Amino acid sequence: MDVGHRLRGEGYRLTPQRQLVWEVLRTAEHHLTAEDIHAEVSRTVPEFNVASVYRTLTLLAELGLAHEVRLGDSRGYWEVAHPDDAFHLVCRVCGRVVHHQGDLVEQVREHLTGGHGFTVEDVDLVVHGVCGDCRQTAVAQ
Amino acid sequence: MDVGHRLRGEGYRLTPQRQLVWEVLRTAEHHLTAEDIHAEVSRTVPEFNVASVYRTLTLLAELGLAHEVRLGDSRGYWEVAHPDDAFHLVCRVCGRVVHHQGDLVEQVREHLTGGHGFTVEDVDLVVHGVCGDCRQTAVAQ
DNA sequence: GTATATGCAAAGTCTTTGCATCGTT
DNA sequence: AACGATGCAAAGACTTTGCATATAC
Repeated sequence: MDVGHRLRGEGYRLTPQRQLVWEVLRTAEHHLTAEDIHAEVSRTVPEFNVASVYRTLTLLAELGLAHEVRLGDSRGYWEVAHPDDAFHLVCRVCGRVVHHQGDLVEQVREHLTGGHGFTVEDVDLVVHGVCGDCRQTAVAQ
Repeated sequence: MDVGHRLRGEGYRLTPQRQLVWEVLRTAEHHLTAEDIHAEVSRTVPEFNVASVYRTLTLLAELGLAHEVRLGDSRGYWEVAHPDDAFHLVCRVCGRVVHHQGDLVEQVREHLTGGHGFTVEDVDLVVHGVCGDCRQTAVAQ
C-alpha cells in the first residue's frame, strides 16, 4: 500500500508525520489509541503533536486505509482497515484484542437483508470475555 | 420491578432522584443519554444534578437493572437491561435506534464456545445502516 | 442519629479547532 | 509561490470526583 500515492492522488500531501503514523499503524501488533501512535511517532519527531495524529487518522479513515474501533471504553482504537469481515474479541483479563475471522458478520448482514427492511452499512461486533490463555492460567491455579 | 426493594435489599437507599431516573428509563421509548435523563428528571426536581444521573445509572447497572450501550459516537446510551439477547440497529438517516430480537447473538456465543477457547461474557452488536422507513422515503423521491 | 446520597464545582479524559508558521508540491 | 499541513494552545464534549450539606433509614 503506497500511502504517498493514495494521498497525492486525492490532492493531499505526504508529510513525514503522515508517513510515520501510517508506518506505526501498519506494523502494529495491537490496536492503537491516538496516544499510542503519538508516543511512537514522537520518538522520531519529538515535536510531533497529538492533534496531528487525530487529523491524520481521520484522513486515513476517509481514504479507507484506517479504521476506528470502539471496544467499550471511551477511547477510540485504530487499525489498518480490513476488507474482510472480522470482529474483535477483547479479553477482560489480559486486555488483549484478537481479530476473529469468520462469516458471522456476513450472517448478520444476510439475516437483516432478508425481509427486515434494514439496509446494513456497517456491522460492529465486539465480544468481551476471557481468552484461552487466561482461562487456562485461571484453571491451573 | 420494584427498585426500592432491590436497592434496599443491597443496602442502598431509595431517593426521589433514583426513583425518577428509573421511571424515566423504564418508560422511555428510545435509548437515553445521561443528559436526556437529566433534562427529564429536572422537570420534577429542578436542582437535580447530572452527576447524580451518572451515579444512579452506574448503580442501576451494577444491580443489573440498567444497561449502557455504545452506538458509535462518544456518548453512552442507556436502557433497561434486557435478559434476552438483542442487538441494536442504528439508522444513519433518522437516527432512530431499533432493538432487534433474534438468535444472532446466541449464534456468536455458540460459535466462539465451540473450540475457539474464548469464554464469551458479553456480545455487543451494533449495526449501522438505513431503516425501512427512511429507505422507502429515499426511493419515493 | 448515622451513614449514605445529593448538589455543586472543579477536575479529568479524550478529541477537536483556531491560528500563525512551516513545508510539500 | 501557493496552499495545504503542522504545532501549539485553547476549547469542547462527556464523565468522574471531592467535599460540605441534606436526608433516608
